Amino acid sequence: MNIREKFDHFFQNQLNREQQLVVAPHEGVMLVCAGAGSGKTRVITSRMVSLMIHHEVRPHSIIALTFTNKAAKEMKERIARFLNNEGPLPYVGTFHSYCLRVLKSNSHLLKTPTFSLIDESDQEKIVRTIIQQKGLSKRVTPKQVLSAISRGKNEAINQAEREELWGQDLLLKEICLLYEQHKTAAHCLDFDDLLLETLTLFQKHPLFKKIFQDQVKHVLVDEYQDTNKVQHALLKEMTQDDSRSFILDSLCVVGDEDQSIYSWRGATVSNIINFSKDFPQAVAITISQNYRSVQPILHIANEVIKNNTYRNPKQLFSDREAQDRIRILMCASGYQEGEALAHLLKNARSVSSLNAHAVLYRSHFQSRSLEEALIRYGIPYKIMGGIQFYDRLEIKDMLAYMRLVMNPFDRLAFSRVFNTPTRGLGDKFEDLFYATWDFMPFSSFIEIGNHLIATKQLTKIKADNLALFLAAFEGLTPELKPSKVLLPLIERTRYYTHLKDSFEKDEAEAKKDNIKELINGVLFFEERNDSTLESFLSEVSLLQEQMNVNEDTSDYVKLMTFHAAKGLEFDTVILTGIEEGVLPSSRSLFNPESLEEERRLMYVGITRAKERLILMHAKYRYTYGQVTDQTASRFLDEIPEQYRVKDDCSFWKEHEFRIYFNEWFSSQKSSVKQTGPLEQKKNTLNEDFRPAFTDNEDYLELWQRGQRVIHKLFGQGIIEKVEEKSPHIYLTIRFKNQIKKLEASFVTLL
DNA sequence: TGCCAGCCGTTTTTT
DNA sequence: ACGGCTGGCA
Ligand SMILES: Nc1ncnc2c1ncn2[C@@H]1O[C@H](COP(=O)(O)OP(=O)(O)OP(=O)(O)O)[C@@H](O)[C@H]1O
Repeated sequence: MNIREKFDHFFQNQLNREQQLVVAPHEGVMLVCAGAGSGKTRVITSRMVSLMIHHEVRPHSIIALTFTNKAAKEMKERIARFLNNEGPLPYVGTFHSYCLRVLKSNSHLLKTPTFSLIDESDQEKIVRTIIQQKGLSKRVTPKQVLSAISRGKNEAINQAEREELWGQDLLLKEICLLYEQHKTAAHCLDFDDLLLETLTLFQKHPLFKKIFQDQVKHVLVDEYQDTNKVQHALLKEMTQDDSRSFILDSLCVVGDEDQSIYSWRGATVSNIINFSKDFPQAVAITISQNYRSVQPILHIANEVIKNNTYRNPKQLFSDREAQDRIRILMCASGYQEGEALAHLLKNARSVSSLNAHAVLYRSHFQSRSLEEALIRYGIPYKIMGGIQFYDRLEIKDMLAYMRLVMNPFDRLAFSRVFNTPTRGLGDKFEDLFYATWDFMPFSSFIEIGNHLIATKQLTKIKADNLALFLAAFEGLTPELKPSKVLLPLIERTRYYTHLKDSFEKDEAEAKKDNIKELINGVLFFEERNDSTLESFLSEVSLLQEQMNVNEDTSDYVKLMTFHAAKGLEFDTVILTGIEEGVLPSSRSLFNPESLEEERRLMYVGITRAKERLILMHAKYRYTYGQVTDQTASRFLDEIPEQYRVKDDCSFWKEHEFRIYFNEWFSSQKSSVKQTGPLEQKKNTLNEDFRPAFTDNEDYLELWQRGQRVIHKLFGQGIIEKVEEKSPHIYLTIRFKNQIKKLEASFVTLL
């Protein structure tokens, strides 16, 4: 089958009529508003492929915007698979990363053509400095200011709106202004600036806009319910001319108001609800079939979300019948919740892989007790999100050094490292340095440093140490490959020695390992052709998670927040801490709107599950180091009675848990779907070899989950998981006595 | 400038 | 409970 036939086959068999309506056309503005698991993301992916295959649209005329980098990565992999990994792909990324790219390639239009991207801690550092300088520490806290800045930049699209938002709080206004000045002086942009500066580019530079619109003809956006005002304005700029008429070939936006969970970050559902105001020609399409979850799970999700008032009711059905797929467990404590989780997974492991499971929680702190339990029971796990690789002290130090090479005006980076490793340079020195810098704003930190040394403004020791610090940068330029910058810097600053001196042995070792990981990441990055220092720093500043150097092939459970689970799906989902004050969070209890957002979180959590759902809550847990009694979440009561299968496991030990979970997991292993030849094949399989769960993944693949294969040594087995890392395909196969991961060529299909 | 003791806020969620 | 920040002291 060639690519086109393959796609046509997919189009006919794996997309329903509504999806086809959105995927097929070359032109038009389309808005897909549909519930969870209805195949919205599939629409986006297929539409891109359709544009390329059927309408011969060049990849670089298409851009797709996703909510997270991870979603972008998945989408790219999917498209690449459709296209047999041939040829260039369209741009797929987050709004932020797309904007960063635009800004970098149009840097001549910016106030500061080279800039560093600062994270929240850098932002806080600026704000603290301002508060200190102005002696305002008694009147405002950095937190307040940061939240005002963020609101101003997320909920308003221009200065006028911003001023209105801040109201008559002059102090706040002033600090925000100063914040902007500090940032510009350091040649830095924050996350929000990426969007705002790009917006400005469109508004102020007609030529730029024209070039953009000549090139980009098709825009697709996923998760539109969680975009903010700026993103909406940006989308309009990208797709409309000055008289606000749509002038690209197509725009396709998908979303689900019931899954809007980022209003705290400025996201507004009005973007999606009022979409047709700004795009009058938009054709609204809805999909009402859910392909992900079995009926009971979808049903309770629908019932729970019905309790929200600010929504358009919708019909969502699934034709995947099943019984007894939802269980609620009442645990004694947070500790025991961890125990229950560990027992559950221990038992689940004998019928399916850990990869098929996800554990969700409302906030990160809950992961701790769960994690400890998994460690006690030796269950491999991975915490997604949370304290990130690039947030680590030592990594930030290294990045700051690299930032200084790229952007020698980067005061934030300078502040971070001028005394790391310790060089006897402290606050006094910093004040002097910045005072000098303010007088000579066009000088780099090296020039300022040399100036201070030359004019003898420092004691001998300080001057010598400063000279040593500056010498570390000698010969390092932004044009070099990142490793050619990083390695000399580590060496010259004697950073490893510093780690040994300043930390306990284990901690120092761990930090050193992290830096080694960073080096690996850099080297991995350099395997690509456009690997400059600048592109490395850009990539890294938008990426939270560690770069995956070797494809992760092991079997582990994923732990993450409800937020981080958006857009994902798993066979079995375990929702933990379903308690008043946790979900809904204590901060939302007195505000009906926040409460509804919490309910949407619950909805998102439930609808991640394909086959099984476990909800857990505890009678007490430790909060702020104190025991607090907890009551079951109101959202549990919103689950229809007949599906509310509750058990009190407060007194259960290993034995009871085993009986309970064994019984549950062995009851009707898979839901039977009536569609497609593959499903039928699965059902004829020998019972022993039957995979625990069915799956409706990609039809296109030769290797399918659930297929029977034979291996010379291990005998017959069932494919549990297919992973592609071109040009190889790796199969996780359950053989009679073991699970193995093999390259596909080692086995033969039966 | 560097170190330590005690204090304070933390537990929403992320690009 | 605990980590990070502040302010006083060496
Ligand atoms: N027409 C279809 N036939 C069969 N399966 C489908 C179809 N469309 C989508 N699916 C499958 O349904 C599941 C959900 O699809 P997808 O992730 O695209 O939904 P979504 O609407 O983006 O969900 P959510 O909003 O919850 O993130 C996926 O496993 C996908 O492969």
